[in-house]
This record gives sequence, C-alpha cells and structure tokens, in this order.
Amino acid sequence: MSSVTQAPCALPAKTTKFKPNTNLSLLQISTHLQEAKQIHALMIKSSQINDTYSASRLAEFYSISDNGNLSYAEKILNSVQEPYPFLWNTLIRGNMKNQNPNKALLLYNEMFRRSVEPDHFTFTFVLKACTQLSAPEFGKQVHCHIVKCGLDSKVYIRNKLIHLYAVSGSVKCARKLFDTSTELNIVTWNSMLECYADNGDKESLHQLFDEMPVKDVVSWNTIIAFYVQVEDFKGAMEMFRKMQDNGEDLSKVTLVSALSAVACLGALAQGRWIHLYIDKHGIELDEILGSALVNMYAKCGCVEGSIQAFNETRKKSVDTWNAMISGLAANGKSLKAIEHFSKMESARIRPNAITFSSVLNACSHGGLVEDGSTFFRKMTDVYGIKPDIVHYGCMIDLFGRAGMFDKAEEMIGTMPMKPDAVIWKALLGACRIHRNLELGEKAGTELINLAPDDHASYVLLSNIYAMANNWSGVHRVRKTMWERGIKKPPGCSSIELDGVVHEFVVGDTTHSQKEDIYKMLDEMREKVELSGYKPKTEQVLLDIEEEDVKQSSLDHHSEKLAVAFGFISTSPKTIIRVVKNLRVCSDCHSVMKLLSKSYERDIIIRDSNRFHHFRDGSCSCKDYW
DNA sequence: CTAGGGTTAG
Repeated sequence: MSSVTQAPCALPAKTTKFKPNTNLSLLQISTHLQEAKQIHALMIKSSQINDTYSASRLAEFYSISDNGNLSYAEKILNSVQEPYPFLWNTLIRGNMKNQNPNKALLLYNEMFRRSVEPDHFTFTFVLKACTQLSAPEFGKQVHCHIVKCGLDSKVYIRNKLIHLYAVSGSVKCARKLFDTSTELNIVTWNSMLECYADNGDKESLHQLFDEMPVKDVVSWNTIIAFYVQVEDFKGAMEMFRKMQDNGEDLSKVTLVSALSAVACLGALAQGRWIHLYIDKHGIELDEILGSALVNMYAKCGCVEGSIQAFNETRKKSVDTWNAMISGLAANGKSLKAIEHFSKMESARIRPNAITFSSVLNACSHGGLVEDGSTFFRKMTDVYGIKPDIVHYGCMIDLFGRAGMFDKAEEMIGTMPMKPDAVIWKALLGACRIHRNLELGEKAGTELINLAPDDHASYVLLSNIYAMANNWSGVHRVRKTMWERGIKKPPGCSSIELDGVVHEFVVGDTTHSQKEDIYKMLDEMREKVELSGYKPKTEQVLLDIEEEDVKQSSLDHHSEKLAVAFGFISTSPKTIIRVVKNLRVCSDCHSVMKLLSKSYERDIIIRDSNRFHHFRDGSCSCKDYW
C-alpha cells in the first residue's frame, strides 16, 4: 500500500479543458479512503476538480462515508474559489455526523462571514447543532437569520425549530410556530408532542395526541416514553396496549420503552410476552433492545431469563454487559457477576464507570472484600477511570458490611469529595447489622442533615436508637420528623397475575378477594408458628407513625398480603414474585424463609434495595441487606 | 445532477 498521508492539492488552474470522465462513478459510499484519494489525484490531473459538481461529490464522500476523512473535505472547500452552499452544507453535515456540532457552527459562522447565502438544508443541520449543544441563544439568532432569508415557513426548518424550542423549555415559542404553520405534517405534530412530553405537560400532551388527524409509531412511542419518564408505568402499559388495539406496528423503540415499564413493575409475564413478540416477528436484538431485555428479566428477579436474553444478543455493547453484571449483582449472584466481568474483559469490551459500580456492588453484597479492593485499584490503574462518589459508596458499604469500620471511616476521610447521603446510609446500614451504635448515631445525624426530606433517614436513625434502648432518642427523631412534616409512605407490594398487576398496601382491605386472603394469612401464620416462629416485634415499636402501629400489625405487612394472594391464586410450585416499595422488614424476612420451606414455593421479593430469593428456608441475601 | 426532520439504554 502506498502511503499517501496528505490529500492531494489542487494544481494551479490549468488551461486544459476539463473532460467529464467516469472517475466519479467509481466513488461509492463503501469505497476505501486509499482509492478515493487516487480518484482525487486523477481528478486534479484532469482538472475535473475544478468542476464544482465533481468537487462536491468528492467532498461528500470524504464527509459522509465511514471510510472518509473530514480534513480532506475541508481541503476541497478551501481550494474551491467560490464554494457554493452545497459544499458548505456537506462539511456541516459531515461534522454533525462526526459528533462535532461546535465545528458545524463555526463553519456556519464562516459561511456567514464570507456572505455565502445559506439555503434550507444549511439551517436544518445548524439547528440540529444548536439543539445538541443546548444553545438556545444561538438558536434564536439562527431563527432570525432564517426569517431574513425567507425560509421560516419551510416545514423541515419549522420542525427543527419546534424541536429546539421544546428542548430549551420554550413551550410557548414552540406552540406559536406550530399554530402558525401553513404546511404541517406528522413530524410537526410529533415534535409538538415531544415538546409537551419534555416539559411534563400531561394534559396538553393528551389533548394534542387526541387531536392528531393521523398518528404514527413515533406519536405512540412519544406518549409511552412520557409515561415511563414520569414513572407512571401502568399508564405506559395501558398506552402500549391501546397502540396495539389501534393496529400499529411496534417498533424497537416501542419495545424498549415498554420493557423499561415492565422492568419497573416487575411484571414478568408481560415481559415474556414482549420477548416472544420479538422472536415471532424476527426483530433483531440489537445492543439497545438486548440490554433492555436483559434488564427487564433481571429487574423481575428472573436470572435465567436475563442470561438467556444476554446470550441471544449477538452484538453486545458495554451497556449490555452492564445490564447483565448489575442484574446478577442485585440478584445475589456475586460470583457470577465477577465471572461476567472477566468474560467482558476477554471479549475486549472496555468497562466503564457503571461496570465498576456494578461489580463493586456485587463484591459488597457477597462480602468479597479482597476482590472489591482489587477491582477498585484496577479501575484506575488499568482503565484510568477516576472513581466517583458512587464507587466510594460501594467501598464503604463493602468494608462496613464486613465490620471493618476503621477501613470504612478511613475511606470517608481520604476520598476527594464530601460524603453524601448515600455514603452515610451505607455506613448506617453496616452499623445496624453490627450494632455499632456510636458510629451509627453519628452517621444517622449526618444523614438527616444531608437528606432532611427522606423519610428513610429518620427511620434508620431511630432504629439505631431503639437498638440501644435509647427511647428518648427515638422520640426526639420522631418529633423532628413530625415537625418537618415528613411522612413515611405506606408499604406497598404488588404481584402480577395473568398480566394484571395487583397492588396491596399495609393492612389493605380493598381487594375483592380480601376474605380469602385474610384466611390464607391465618393459615400461613399457623404454619410458621409450627416451625417455631416468634414475631419480631422490635420492628413494630420502631414504626414511626403511632396510628400506623396498630393497623400494621406485622401480619398485615403488604408483602405478606401479596404473597397470600399469590398462594391462593396460583397452582402449587409456581414461583411467587413480589415487588415492594420499601425495604423488607426483618419479621417479614424470616416469615418468608419459613414459608418457602413449608409451602415448597420459591418466593422472590424485590424491595427498594435489592432482591430476596427465598427457597427451602433460606434467602439469597444471606440475611444481609 | 447531489442532502435534510421527530422517538430508544444502566
């Protein structure tokens, strides 16, 4: 291979008349750079380069092809005496493709300085650059320029403008453009929908959605993604169903959104349905859809499904590996998580900061202090990733759980940033397990200062006081909480049956089958008492709200209700999967262990922190959560 | 003669 390191330069203008030849037809998007340069050289020899059309096509290749090279395109731009808009547009487009919106805007400025009249193509690229850079001020100037050029009614430009105003929060400007459009198409409607979605205006979003003369798959995707974003996952799934009722085809984007709603709901049956849909329709599991599927199974506590989806995903990105590793970690499969990290390294996928937080998390849940310390060092030494506060949090959790409090405190003292609520929470959790009351009080107090609105902070600190029989401390925390108007949300658990998600709150009596459920609860209670169970009333005393205490007698904790409902509604041996909004209390935890044995059922509870897989009398978290 | 818009992940 001959080594041409520079783009050939244009020769001084020749007198020979340019002969249109066939060089250009050899130039395809797939052409290699080396061949392109040969064609370039031939074009210079034959003076074909002086033909603006030919020069443009070559510049386009250099800008757009994956085998291209933008600096050569720029050489062409600079060698043409009077570059016309197409050539500028090509360069701007190429820089956008290369993720360099700054350079794109510089070119636009340069074009302006040289008084080259931009056309409507120029503005679509430039507006995209403004949106990507979130530069609404610059965007406004561009808007003025567009009006001056008389191009503001062009539908492509208008749509881009609406999009720009949407992401910069100027809903009124966007709506004005929408209302004054003379030519408006489905993209205009969808851009306006996106505007309301981005700015959290649910009512306007729905109104516009209903007014649409025609909806396409993007319209539906926008509204589903909105529901996911505002964490109304049931709402998202309802729109997902409506979309199908309307006979719309589901795109990859639809499926990704739906999967993320399913994951948050823990609605495994619906997730499996989506997986089947993907298979049946031969939809390719690309790295995004694959990651979403892996994540869904993991969040539903279904490790096997997660691994299967991971294996089915041919092209795995860092995110796919991260979804797998964090899923294994959350489900208590610490060793498997570490094993996947090694596989990832062998597959030559470079781990990122998220990979390390997942693998460190696996180490802390598995009590693997040595491995955790090794990974923590490896992160900077081998991969040059600077640990952020999340990684320090994992390490403090790791040391704390292992009872190595001096190590944990040393880390807090030496880390380069101020400890945040997560750090103190980790330390406090460890103090609770190891009954380190003195340090626990310190951590709890720091925690309340840093997260005064989080009910969990108060509960954790009062737990520590109660452990020390320090009832005046408990009352003091309770009083502060009450004065600040902080309420502990009621415990709430859900279970999915035949695609329907059933929700139970503490002491729930609203379910249509409440009699059967409470009868089942009594039976469960008798069974576990036969196995020598004693209620752990300690936790009842710790309940903050006084009136709560009476009705939330331990038997009626939401997870027990959900499990009772699961028992009476499914056939024997069916795995029971429950999602809970708060952490599982220790009474429920020991009851679930006994139930899993006496009823010979696997019970999987996802609490606000992690998963508990109960089987044959023990839990995957090794009573460590 | 050539080109352009909106939705997706841990």
